[in-house]
Amino acid sequence: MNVRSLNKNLYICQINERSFSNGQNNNSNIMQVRGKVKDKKGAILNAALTLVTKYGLHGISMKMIAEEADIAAGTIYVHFKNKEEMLASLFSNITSEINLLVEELYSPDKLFKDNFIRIWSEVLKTYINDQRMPDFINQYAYSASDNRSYREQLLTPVYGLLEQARRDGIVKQLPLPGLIALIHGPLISLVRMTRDSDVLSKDIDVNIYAEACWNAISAH
Amino acid sequence: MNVRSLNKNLYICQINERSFSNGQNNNSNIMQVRGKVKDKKGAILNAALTLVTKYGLHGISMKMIAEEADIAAGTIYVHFKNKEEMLASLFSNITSEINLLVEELYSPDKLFKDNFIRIWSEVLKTYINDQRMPDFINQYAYSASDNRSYREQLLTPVYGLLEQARRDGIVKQLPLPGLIALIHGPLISLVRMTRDSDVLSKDIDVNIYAEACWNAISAH
Amino acid sequence: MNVRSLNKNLYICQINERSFSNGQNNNSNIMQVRGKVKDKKGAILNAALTLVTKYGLHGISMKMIAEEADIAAGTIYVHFKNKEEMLASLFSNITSEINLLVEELYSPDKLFKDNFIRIWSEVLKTYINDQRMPDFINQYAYSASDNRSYREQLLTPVYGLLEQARRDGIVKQLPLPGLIALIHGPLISLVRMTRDSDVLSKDIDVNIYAEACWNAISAH
Amino acid sequence: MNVRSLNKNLYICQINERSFSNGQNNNSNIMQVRGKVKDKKGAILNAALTLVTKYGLHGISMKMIAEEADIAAGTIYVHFKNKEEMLASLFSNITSEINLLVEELYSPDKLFKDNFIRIWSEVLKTYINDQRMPDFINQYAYSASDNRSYREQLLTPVYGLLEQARRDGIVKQLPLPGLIALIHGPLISLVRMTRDSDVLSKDIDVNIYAEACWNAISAH
DNA sequence: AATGAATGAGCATTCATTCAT
DNA sequence: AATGAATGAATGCTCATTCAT
Repeated sequence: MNVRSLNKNLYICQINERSFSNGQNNNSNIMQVRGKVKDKKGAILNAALTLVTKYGLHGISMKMIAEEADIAAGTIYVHFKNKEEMLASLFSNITSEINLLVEELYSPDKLFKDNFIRIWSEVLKTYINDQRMPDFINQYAYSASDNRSYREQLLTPVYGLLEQARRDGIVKQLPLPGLIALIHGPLISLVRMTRDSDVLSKDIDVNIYAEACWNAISAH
Repeated sequence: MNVRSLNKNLYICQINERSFSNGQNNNSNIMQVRGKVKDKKGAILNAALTLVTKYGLHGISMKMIAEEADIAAGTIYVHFKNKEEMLASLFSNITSEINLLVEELYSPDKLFKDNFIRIWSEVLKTYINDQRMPDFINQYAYSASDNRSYREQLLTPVYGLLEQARRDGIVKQLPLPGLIALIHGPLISLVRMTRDSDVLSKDIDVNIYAEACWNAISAH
Repeated sequence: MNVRSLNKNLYICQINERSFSNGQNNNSNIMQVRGKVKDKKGAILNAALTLVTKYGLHGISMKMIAEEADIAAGTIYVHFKNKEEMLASLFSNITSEINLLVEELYSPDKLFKDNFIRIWSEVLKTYINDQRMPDFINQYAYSASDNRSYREQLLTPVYGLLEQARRDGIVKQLPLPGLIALIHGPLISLVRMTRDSDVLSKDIDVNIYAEACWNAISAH
Repeated sequence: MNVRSLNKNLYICQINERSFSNGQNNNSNIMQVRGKVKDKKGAILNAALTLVTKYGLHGISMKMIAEEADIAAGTIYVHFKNKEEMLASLFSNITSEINLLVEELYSPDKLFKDNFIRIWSEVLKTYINDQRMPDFINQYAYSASDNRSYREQLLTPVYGLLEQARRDGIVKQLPLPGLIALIHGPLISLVRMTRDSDVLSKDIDVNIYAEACWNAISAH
């Protein structure tokens, strides 16, 4: 599966049901065949994602989400047990999305460095394409001190790849979380920076930052 | 100024008034000369910092802060206009602290790389020593989309240093925010990682990560 | 009509339609002739009765009742106009049941005292046999101050019997409601007490309490 | 202490602080010396008692209570942890009141029967004087199936007296809860009856009912 | 008749803030 | 300066009821 086809599957529900549409295209009509199906669950998650980005995790209420999703407040509780589980579900969808992207981009028959550059670049592009994603990830995963398990959901497949590379002496002999920090930290920061200034405009720039991160973890 | 002398200046208020004591040493006696003065303002900020780390920015109330600081709820409003300004004041204190550290550690007569390694390492050590600092920075600066001005308070003095280095061809020809992302992103990520696992234990490790970040931004 | 035959008529609807089955025998088959008809109305009332006993009148929702009755929430509104009327219907069924019992047990050719002892004892046994009945009666009839009409539905046939006995000088010259209080008050209290402790275990005990109540109202 | 002085102490708080005024006299000025003290806690309990009687335990909301007590909704939570504890506190106050009355009226040097008649009559008068009391007791103690401990708070001192009388062969050899049922059941029922009809009008009537109850439990 | 998603008013409770003391 | 009782708007959530299927 290539990157282009991924866009079609952005934010796939765990049961393969589209839950919320891309930020740029809120009126997805995939679920509205015959003008009947209204994807309320997707609308709720999409509204929550938009509002968390705008007002922060502690700045949104269930009423705000309902209004943004254009449904009644009580409807959220038809689809989710409570606010906490709704946000957990949203986080889960986003991390699944990223993890899926990583898995699909990895080519076992290519050099690790080439894989790294490609995956890192595509994740960055995905983040920049819908900045609500990294924004939500950052706020949710670190909103309280006991969210470690949520943090670990993200980039799980990357752990395996990095471990092999370290064993092969390709990357520095550092603990995996340390290597992840050198990779994912700049990723999140760069997305934030793009909101404030104009750091990345052309595709070529992405590769420069990917190379920079590679320099950080490379054994040589 | 060396690192030791820094401890005396930890958390200095912008108007040079000590607002809250070091995490390890909550009973700072500087404001308690003559055994009379109780630093209520500092106690409030210190309590807020502790609780935000513990329960998240959206998990604390003014009452909780008052209880943690062992004062009455109304007293907070004697010292701060409202919750928002109290948190802004806290953020300001912390960023001032970090910026001051950077300025004091910079030696114009040393190599830029040596300055970088030293400053980056000491900032990381400071963050790890009182993790409430990076924790609060992260939660506060990105809690809503309009906190850009707060984000820019942090690392202001670094901009000047980086700009010179870029002009000298020492670091990559990238926009300053991009370079900052490659430097500060891993910093924040590493601190977070240390809470979950045991990434950094010895001083020597810090230098490895500092070198890794240097590799990321270095022109060569 | 004797007690045994009563079981067949437990919880008869006022329009002579079985609404809910006996607590001990939830799968009454009377309404299920030809294996087709499912007594949803009876299942709803039976579920409501069980849940009111368990969680109190203010502790149950229509959804809980639907779940207990194993039907959809909306189905309740097929059979009842709203919650209020459903509960009124339940109360009506129960009082009809008790009133029917009283009427059937009365033998005009026996001594009033003997009739009293027998009827009082059988009502008590009926209450103890399915404590949900007195429990619901008590909670429903006194849940608000304007339920007087509901209260008066209960023991209506007893009024006639007592009036005659008073005229005959057999019982004390007190207002009928006063005599009812001396009779039905201990009845309800005893049922409650049996839930907390082990007041009544053998049949012989019932007669002792019946005699005690007779002593309370007897003219001598 | 005689009955008259009791009226002054109706609904005494456990810490001897008047919490709510008599139903007939809602504007007690005892706590409003110097026009300063506003007994908000008492006003809340008084409002709750009135409304439970009027609309039933499940018919009142915290907002209704606040409005009846003429305070803000949030104020209730200044004085009580939550609704449950507020109601428990109200029940506790009322049962304390009744238990205190029983203890004060008992004269060890009089015949048990005389004590019984007097105490029973005075409790009935107290109930009739403020019918909100028995109304609330009845609704609260049996609102759910796990309120046994609350039920046992009521009439605790009566248990001791009855036990002695039974040992002396003065009353029937029945379990104490059974004797209580024969005594307290009619009490509650009579109060209810007085609301619907005109059962008791003169003081002399009370004694007739007291004698009737005595006949129910008397050994002879 | 039966369903269950959807509704929105209403609920208990929390909370930032005020103000009389 | 410090207090903490009081406030009332706002919150997360529940629930009786409706209605398209």
